[in-house]
Amino acid sequence: MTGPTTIRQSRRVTIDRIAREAGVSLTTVSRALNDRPDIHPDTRARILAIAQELGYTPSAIARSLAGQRTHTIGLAVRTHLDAWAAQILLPIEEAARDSGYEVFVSTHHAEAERERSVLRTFYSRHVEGMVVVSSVLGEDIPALQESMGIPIVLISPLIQASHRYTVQAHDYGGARSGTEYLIRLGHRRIAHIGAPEWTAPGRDRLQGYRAALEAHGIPWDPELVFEGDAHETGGSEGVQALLALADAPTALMCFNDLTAVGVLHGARIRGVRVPEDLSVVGFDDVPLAKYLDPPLSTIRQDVEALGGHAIRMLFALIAGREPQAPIVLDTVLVERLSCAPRVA
Amino acid sequence: MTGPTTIRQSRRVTIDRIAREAGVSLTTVSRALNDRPDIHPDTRARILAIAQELGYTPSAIARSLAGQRTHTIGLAVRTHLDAWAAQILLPIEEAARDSGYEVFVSTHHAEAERERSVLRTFYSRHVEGMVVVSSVLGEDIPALQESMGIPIVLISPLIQASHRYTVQAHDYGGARSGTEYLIRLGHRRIAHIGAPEWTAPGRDRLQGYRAALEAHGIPWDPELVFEGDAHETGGSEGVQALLALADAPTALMCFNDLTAVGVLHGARIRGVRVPEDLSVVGFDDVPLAKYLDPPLSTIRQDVEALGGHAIRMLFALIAGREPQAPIVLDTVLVERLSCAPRVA
DNA sequence: TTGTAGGCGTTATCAA
DNA sequence: TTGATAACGCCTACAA
Repeated sequence: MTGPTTIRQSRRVTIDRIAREAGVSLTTVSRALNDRPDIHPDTRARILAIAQELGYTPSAIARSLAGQRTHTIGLAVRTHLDAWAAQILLPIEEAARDSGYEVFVSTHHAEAERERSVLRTFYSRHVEGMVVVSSVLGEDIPALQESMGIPIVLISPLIQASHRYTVQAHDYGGARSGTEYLIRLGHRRIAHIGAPEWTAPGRDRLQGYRAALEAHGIPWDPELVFEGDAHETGGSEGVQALLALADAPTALMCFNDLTAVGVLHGARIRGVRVPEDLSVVGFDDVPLAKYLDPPLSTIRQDVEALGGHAIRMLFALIAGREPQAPIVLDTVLVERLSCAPRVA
Repeated sequence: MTGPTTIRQSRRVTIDRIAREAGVSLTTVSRALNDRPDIHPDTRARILAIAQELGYTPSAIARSLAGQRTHTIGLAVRTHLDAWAAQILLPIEEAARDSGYEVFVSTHHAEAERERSVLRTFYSRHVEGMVVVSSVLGEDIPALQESMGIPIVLISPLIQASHRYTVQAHDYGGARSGTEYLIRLGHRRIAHIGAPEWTAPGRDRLQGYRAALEAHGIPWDPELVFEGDAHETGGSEGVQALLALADAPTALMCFNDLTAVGVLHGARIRGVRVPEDLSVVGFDDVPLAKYLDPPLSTIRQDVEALGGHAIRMLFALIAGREPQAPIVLDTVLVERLSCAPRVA
């Protein structure tokens, strides 16, 4: 254990220190450091050696101010609490880092004022672009992008925004295919535990569910739709309410995997077996889905691709290119063991 | 859908634009904006109004360069893939934001070179402090802190470091109390699925497990220790190997909850019931633990407190105060349904 | 191939 | 109470 260290802000090594040591001008040092062609190899080598020896680290701050480019982007997410949200950071950060960008991360908690303030802060930091996951600013986004003159890419906005630069999964299609899977298994009493009605994904997935029923001539029964919270709690409460129905469902299309986790839990509490008595389909395919009991059949959303497309889109915009946009990624049904044919 | 927008980098509004509009000097504008006392209230009001109207947003970059303070910190984590890692971001970001700080987030993937490079990048960005979660730089940390002159706070380092500013859970104590709980339930054949041996938490928890056995006169059997990977895979493989033993264990202390998830899965595959045939204790108490089947008994680690202490420690250091350090947080046993008394 | 000078947007230090 | 003027550390013309 070291004793109470006093961390003293040792003076940074700057280029003019190097210039003095090397007996050249600032410009020359700058040239060497950014390996420009117009400098004598020997001079460069000498300067580099000195810089190395002095432990010089360029000041990104000063560079940003002078060069007008900060090589930073801002990433606003709703929260870090669930697996889906957490996973999205990875591809974005990796890509950013590979391109020499650093990323500011902030949370907006699905509150408009908070999100606005986060974006404003990013702007004050001169980020070159922003990615907002689960944005709640809706139509304000295009205007903000316009007024700040900085590209904004949205991933799965919570509030529908006619913003061009958006990347999202095919919510409607995914929920529809999940529901159709249950129909193929012979189920007719199929329930849905959704996300709050004010969220776009919540509505879209609900629509997908309804469309599947309609397409197969199954009457729509509002009793079978429960508004959850996209978390375990909603799933657990929802399934218990649905199971208490006179004509209880035999299958369940969940808003997401977290909801499904709650459903499995709630079903267990009521002594209902999955999949024997109740078939369950999730949405997302979070890493844990395959380890649940039973392993969860779900609609996979490729989070890595989501993030990858978003960051590529952003970098295209930063480079002044017009990317293909918007992007809607298809989902895929992953069959595991939480669904069974309906027993007549 | 808006048409192909050309995002043009609209010129930023700067203070000298405001100065011109207001017919005052730069200095005066600066004073108004930072509401200093030495300015006439009317002047201030007028300037503020103009700034507002022009949509002025201060340039944090320029401020940083001039004022020597960037109000940023760097946060390096191993990855965002698991719940534990993801959760740690929240308290840190919240606290930072509340103090007017912005945070750079990067991943180091438990690779020393990568971590070093991340910290170096933070340094080049002039962060005022850094938090490293699951650091693998060990003894290099104090030296780095010294040479950069910037405080570094470690959370649960993977490699043991005699760094003063460290916050971690009581790994040894937690694993020991979990194991003792199993002993109290009457178990004698208690296995352990640990993390890789090169990690400090892995070794500490293993020690805790061994200490519990010793204290209760239970002979130590190397056969009962399996080196996992702190993930589901390790748990699943581990439990299957352990269950195949001639004298199989009746209880299992896991390195963490993810491992336990794999254990539950593996046990199911082998048709072994939890807790009837096998008692399982996890570590961490991730949000999902209570929703597992059976709900997982585990050693809770207060992640929020971990992050909270770390960020407070960092801000104290930034403010030039010497914080109480290091900090080791006690864990608490959470009894749920994955453990049962041993049946003779 | 190298150096000089000006500027990036603010804050800080003096004077006035 | 206000205003010049010099940093902050670096980059980019433009000259030499």
